[in-house]
Amino acid sequence: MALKHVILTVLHEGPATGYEIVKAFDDVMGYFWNASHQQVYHDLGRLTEAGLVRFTEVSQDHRPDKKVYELTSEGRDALRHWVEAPMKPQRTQDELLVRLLAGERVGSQGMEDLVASQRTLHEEKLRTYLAIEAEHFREVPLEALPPEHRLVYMTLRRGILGERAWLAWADEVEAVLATMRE
Amino acid sequence: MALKHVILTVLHEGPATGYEIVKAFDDVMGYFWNASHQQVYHDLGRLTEAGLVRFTEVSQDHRPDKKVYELTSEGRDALRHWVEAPMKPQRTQDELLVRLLAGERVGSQGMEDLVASQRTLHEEKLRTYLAIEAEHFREVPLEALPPEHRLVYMTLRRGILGERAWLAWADEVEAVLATMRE
DNA sequence: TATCTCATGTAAGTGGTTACATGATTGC
DNA sequence: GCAATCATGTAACCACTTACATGAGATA
Repeated sequence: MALKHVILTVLHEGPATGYEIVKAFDDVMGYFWNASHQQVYHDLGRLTEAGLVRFTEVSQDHRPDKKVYELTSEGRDALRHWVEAPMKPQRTQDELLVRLLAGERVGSQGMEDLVASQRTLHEEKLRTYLAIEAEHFREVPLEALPPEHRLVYMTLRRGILGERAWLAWADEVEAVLATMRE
Repeated sequence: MALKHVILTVLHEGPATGYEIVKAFDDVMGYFWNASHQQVYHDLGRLTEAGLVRFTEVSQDHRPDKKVYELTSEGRDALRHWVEAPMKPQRTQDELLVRLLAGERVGSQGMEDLVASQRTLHEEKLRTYLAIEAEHFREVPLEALPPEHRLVYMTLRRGILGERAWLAWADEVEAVLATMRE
């Protein structure tokens, strides 16, 4: 249900093509949402059917034709209602934890490697986020940031705090795995 | 793909009914995995077809009949291979962050309430986890814990560290929302 | 008398991934 | 000449949710 609303949120900023929305997932939204281009195009189709967005086809020279989507007033209303609606509990499914338990039970020897490889990924993410923070959000106090950037910054902070917590946990796990090695 | 492996992991401990596996999600695995009973029964069917588990029907007095599932040796092998297989990136989809951005854009007045209600949920979770930790895992040093409980404890620690990070982030968000109120 | 526990499922639908498909233009 | 960017989609499949369905026994 949520991807549709993510798309509506992007389009609330202004008209965009499916291609541009997909890019937004790789750029700004990458650290709290991801979606394949297929799913985005699919949902744009559903949203159009539902009358929440509309598009105008634009033919271009030297480039494929494109469809520029924009919110309808129904889409704007739908987004407004969704924001205020009660949130149902997110599901938690952490595959690494399952692997650790399973690995212990089957007597796997590769659990240190498994954790180490995940650690690398999380360290990279954290480094990226900190670089973005240093470049775009180093203003202190917060009031120095333009209001419309403050919550965007908070989504980045979520990533930073989340990754730090993960890494602190990984330290504990590595210590535990060391006690079990002997 | 992963729920099947979670089920195999549970069954590696010993035979169980679908009902008991579902209960395990409410108890021990609740803080890092959840699944509906329908999905569990469905996947037990698929796993049986695939020859990774088998069941024996047990008829009971004063109780419905039940199917007691156990791992086959193929199932044991499949679990062993899965543990060592490379992990593909998990998807990140944080609905609350989308709501905050959307709420800002549509000019919603209810964002403090939204964050507050989520905070309550996370505080409750943290309290539960800390209670479990105090009751079952207070042994220090870690070597005092039986080896087979140490990684189980680490799954709990993941929950604790994750919830604390979430709450620290919520503090920041509330401060930001306060700057935007004026 | 009402709710909880035990115990298992079907059917319909939502949300998402993976593989496949096309094809011109721009930059190294 | 080769990869990346721009730009859109279909088809098959996988994972999961929600609603519906049944029914006995134990507990308050």
